[in-house]
Amino acid sequence: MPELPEVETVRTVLSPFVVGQTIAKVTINLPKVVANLQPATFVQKMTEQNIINFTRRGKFLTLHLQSGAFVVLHLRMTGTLTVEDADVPIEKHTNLILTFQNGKELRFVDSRGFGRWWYFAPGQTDTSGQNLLGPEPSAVTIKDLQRKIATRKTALKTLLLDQHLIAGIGNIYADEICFRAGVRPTRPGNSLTSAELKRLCTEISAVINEFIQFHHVPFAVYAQSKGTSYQNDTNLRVYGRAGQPCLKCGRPLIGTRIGQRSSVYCEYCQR
DNA sequence: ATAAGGACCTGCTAGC
DNA sequence: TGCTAGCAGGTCCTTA
Repeated sequence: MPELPEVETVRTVLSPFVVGQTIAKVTINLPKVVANLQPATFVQKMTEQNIINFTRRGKFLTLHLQSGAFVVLHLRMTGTLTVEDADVPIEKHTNLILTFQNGKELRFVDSRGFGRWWYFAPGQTDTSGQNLLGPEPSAVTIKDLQRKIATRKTALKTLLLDQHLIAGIGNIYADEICFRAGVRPTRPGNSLTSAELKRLCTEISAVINEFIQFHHVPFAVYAQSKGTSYQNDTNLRVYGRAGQPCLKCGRPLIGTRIGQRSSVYCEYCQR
């Protein structure tokens, strides 16, 4: 259930095993995993292609092929990517496999089946939704927030989760950002003072960058956890801690729902 | 334009 | 022990 820092971990850890590889075989076990082509067409387009780069934008990943074609993928809630030797038994819900000429495989395992892959020919318009994303958290400016948050009466948390406004923030880090900025996630966007917007701007970038660092693990650790080494993060200050003491003031944290999503905040430290 | 709600799915767990 | 309701870190679609 990855947000930007987890997706970035997937990219950095797997890059050395993916970039430079040639695809010998493509296996699709869940046809709808390919969003914009028939499975057979996807297989035909991908076979024999050489991967020259592996990039991330928001929560999307892109495999760039030597031909100029590119493959976009999104892990959604439960998607994971691993690299295994081809003789390692196939796990349940392995929905797509790229087998490389060197005998290794890039495996996409996704129990809920929400994750999607798209293939785009050289120069073809990317319709995955990737080009509708707002700026990366590290690039967000006060001006962005004045324009996109300060003008809206929607709850701050809901705005932070809107990928069109800022790319890559999910349910965990939205709560963490609000806590660090000292602002309740329930606040209407247009109620934030300029001082609060400034703190928010700082923390959007800082929180995401810190968790990218926390999650960076050696390949062996990543592989052992089957691509979920970021789970049960001890650095989280509010997410998953409803009812437990606030780490700043000791008062019990409030658990609630905002826009259908579970949310946690401190009534005292966040105003 | 904006919000609320359902839909897409399987798996885990708390509670009876 | 076994069943079930409820929930899960994402996004898109329909409706009002």
